[in-house]
Amino acid sequence: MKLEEEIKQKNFNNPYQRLSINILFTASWINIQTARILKPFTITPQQYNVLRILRGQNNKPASVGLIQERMLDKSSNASRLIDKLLAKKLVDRNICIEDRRQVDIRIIQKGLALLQEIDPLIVELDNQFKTINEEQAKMMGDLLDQLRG
Amino acid sequence: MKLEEEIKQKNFNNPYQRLSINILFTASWINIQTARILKPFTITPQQYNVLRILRGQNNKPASVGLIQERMLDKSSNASRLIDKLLAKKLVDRNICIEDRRQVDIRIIQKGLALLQEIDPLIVELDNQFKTINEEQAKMMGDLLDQLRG
DNA sequence: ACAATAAACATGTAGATACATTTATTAATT
DNA sequence: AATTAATAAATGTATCTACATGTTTATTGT
Repeated sequence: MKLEEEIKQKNFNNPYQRLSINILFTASWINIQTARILKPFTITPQQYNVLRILRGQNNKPASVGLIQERMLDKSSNASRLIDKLLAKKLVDRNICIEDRRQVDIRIIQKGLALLQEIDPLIVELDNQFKTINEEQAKMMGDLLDQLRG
Repeated sequence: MKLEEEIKQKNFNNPYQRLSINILFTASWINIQTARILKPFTITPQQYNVLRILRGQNNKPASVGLIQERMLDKSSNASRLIDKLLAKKLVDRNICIEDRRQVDIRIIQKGLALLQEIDPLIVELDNQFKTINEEQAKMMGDLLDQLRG
C-alpha cells in the first residue's frame, strides 16, 4: 500500500524525504509483525536478535561488547537483555579467563531449540517480501547500503 | 557501508532476509541521527513527528486518534506524547464541541517556530541520501510500498 | 426514553529503554 | 612499582512503552 495512504500524508518535500519516512515506517511495520510472531514464545525482537547473533558464533563465546556492536538497535542495553535470556536459561554467561573484565556469552541447547521453533515463522514473514523479485531485493539492499554512506 | 560489515554478519539465508534486516538497521541508523539532531531542542523524534503532522493540518485541529493513525510508530501513546508537547507550550488542546469525547489539538506559534528552526537540519540529514539519485530514490520508495503488500 | 454497546481518550502499572555513573580489571605512563 | 588512564560490563534513574482498565460522551436497539 502506498505510504501516502498509510500515513495519510499527501505530499513530501522531495523523494529523499519520502524515502526516509518510508524506511522508518516500513521498519516499524516489520517490527510489529515480528513482535507478534515472537509473542507466544515470550521473547522480544531484540532478544531474538541477540540469540541469532549468538547462534552465528558457532559455539564460540561472544562478549557483551561484541553483541552490542552487532545488534540492529545499537541503543539498547545488551547487558540487561542478556540478563533476561539468562533468566530463561537460553544462554550461559561466564567470566572470560583471558580478560576478566569480559564475559563469555554462549547460546545453549534450550536457546537453539527455541530458535529452531521460531525460524520457519520468520522465514514466512520474510517471504511476504516476495511481492518483489530477487533482483529487486538485491538492488534495494545495495541502495540501502549506499544510503548510509 | 555494506550491511555485512556494519553488523559483522557474513551470510544471510536469502536476499529477502538480508533486505528485511537491512531495512531495520537503516531505520535505526536514521533514528539515531535524528535523535541527535533533535536533542539540543529537547524533543524526541516522535514528538517531532507529531508536530509535523499538526503543521500538515494547516491550522485545522487534529484529534488524538487522527494523530495516532498518522504516526510512524503506531505503538506509541499519542495521548501522553501530546501531554509533553502541551507542557512545552508547543500545542494547545481543547475539547471538541461537535463531539465532546474528542479533543482538538493544534500546533501553536512556539511549535511552528521550533519546527522552522529544526527544518533545515533535517533537510540536511535527508540530503545525505543524495548518494543515490532521484530516480533510484523514487524506485526504492515504490518497492518499499510494494513490500508491505 | 432507557439500557446496552461502542467510541475517544486518559490513566495505572509492569517492564523496557536511554543515558549517565560506577565498579572491576587491564594497559599505559612516569 | 605506583599512579593514571582506558576498557568492559553492570547498575541507578528518569523516562518511555505496551497493554489493560477506567472514564466520559455518543450511538444503537428496543
